Amino acid sequence: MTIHLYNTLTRQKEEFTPIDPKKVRIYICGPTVWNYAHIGNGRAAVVFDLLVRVMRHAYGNNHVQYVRNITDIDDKIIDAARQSGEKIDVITEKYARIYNEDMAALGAAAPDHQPRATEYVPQMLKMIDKLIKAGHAYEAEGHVLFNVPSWPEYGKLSRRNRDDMIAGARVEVAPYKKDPADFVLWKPSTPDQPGWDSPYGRGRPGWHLECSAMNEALNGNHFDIHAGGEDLIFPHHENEIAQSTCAHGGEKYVNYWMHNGYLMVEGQKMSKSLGNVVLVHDLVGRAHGEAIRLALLSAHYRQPFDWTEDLLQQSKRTLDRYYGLLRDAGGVKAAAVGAAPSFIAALEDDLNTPKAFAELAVMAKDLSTAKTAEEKARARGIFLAAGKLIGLLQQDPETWFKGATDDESAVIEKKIVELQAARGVKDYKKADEIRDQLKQDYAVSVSVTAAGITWRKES
RNA sequence: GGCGCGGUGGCAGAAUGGCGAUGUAGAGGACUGCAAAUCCUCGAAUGCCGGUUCGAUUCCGGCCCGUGCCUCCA
Repeated sequence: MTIHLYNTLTRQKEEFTPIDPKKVRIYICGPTVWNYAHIGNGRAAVVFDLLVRVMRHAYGNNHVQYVRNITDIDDKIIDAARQSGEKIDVITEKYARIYNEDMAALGAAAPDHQPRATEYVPQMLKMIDKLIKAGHAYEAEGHVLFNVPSWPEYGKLSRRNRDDMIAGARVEVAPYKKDPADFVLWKPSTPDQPGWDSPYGRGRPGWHLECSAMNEALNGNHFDIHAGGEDLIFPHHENEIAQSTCAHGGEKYVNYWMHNGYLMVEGQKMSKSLGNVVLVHDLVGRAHGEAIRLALLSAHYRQPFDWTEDLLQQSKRTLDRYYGLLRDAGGVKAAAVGAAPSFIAALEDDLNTPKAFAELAVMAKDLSTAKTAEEKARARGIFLAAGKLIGLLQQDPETWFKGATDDESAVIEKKIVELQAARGVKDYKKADEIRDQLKQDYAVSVSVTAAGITWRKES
């Protein structure tokens, strides 16, 4: 059991060594809840859900602490509230709930802790105070800013230096900044904006500070893994490192930084202006969550990849095939065995999901070609154990195929009996009629197998 | 302009200093009343130009193409 992870900090794959194997601590940057999550958010959630599964498999369910936050104070939320006329907490509550539901539909388990930024304002203020006292932050015109030149190590994660950043800056530098690279820890709120009283006047926290404060509270000063989308490398995570390290007297903040790659949609960048933003909420309404999950994991998490309708359909067909195998072997109980070592090894090698799926395909072949009951039971057990680790194939195959209401199912089953009878007397004309009818009326396709007749809902 | 990532069969997508997985699509066959599913067999790929090397898809340099970040977007 050796897990290797690609660490953005060192830009290489490293062997994972936990600080405390009895409590591996992982923090994922969660959503800002002002809108529905898109498929890119879904990718991050699914990928790092898998990371947590792999860690739990290696260190034990109770020895991994998984924290995924909710950002519920942000200027985008304020704008959304202004536009819709809804209250801020109504908006954040609504989208936080939908986010959790949608991610659950993708098989992304709920974190152990889901802290909200607004619950940690006192901790943030305490951290600001520490940073000011340590000479790393200063107050200016109601703002508190982190002074980047006060910490020489700044820029290590994103590998950029101050001069480059200033040279490439597209945004005008605020006049109250001591240094152009300084960033906001606290900013003033107007009376109509949400705010908290503070020694610097009524205001609200800057974006990066919440994660620092919540991690300090839940994961401690120094923890194992911090993960998020690659766009967060700069400035979010860079600034977070600076704040936390400086607030903790130079103590190392995080050992492993992990970032997932971006995705595109049908060959194009996903953007509001192109109108091609794919929302997870819409997808789970019309596709199996498992198929979406499989599609999201079909490419390695650090690779950029293209989200397409074709990919989703192909993923669905793959699961149809796998659930079909499980259904065909339905009479055989799964043997109590673990997932194949090669499968585990693939996932433990920086979450190499394409490799893992290649191994899964081999296991599927073993299952479909197993001869004896004993072989079948073993193959089924291995196959299901792999599915469990990666978060797939745990449903009853009948449920997977027959996504129909009970009433509908009863009618369909009745037709199936008629079909069977017609076939029994070799009345194939009638049999085909019934089959066509089922297809037309219920989108049901019928298969005749040695074991009997099965049907599935096409979707 | 600065920093970064990627270009592998029709498509998706791993790996590797020397036999280039897997899935899907395609061809042929078995099975089947017909289908579907499944099984067996097969063809098919490393962007371009140099360099290092006995040998490069892999390492190095250049080019082309795509894509991302550069103060609050996963």
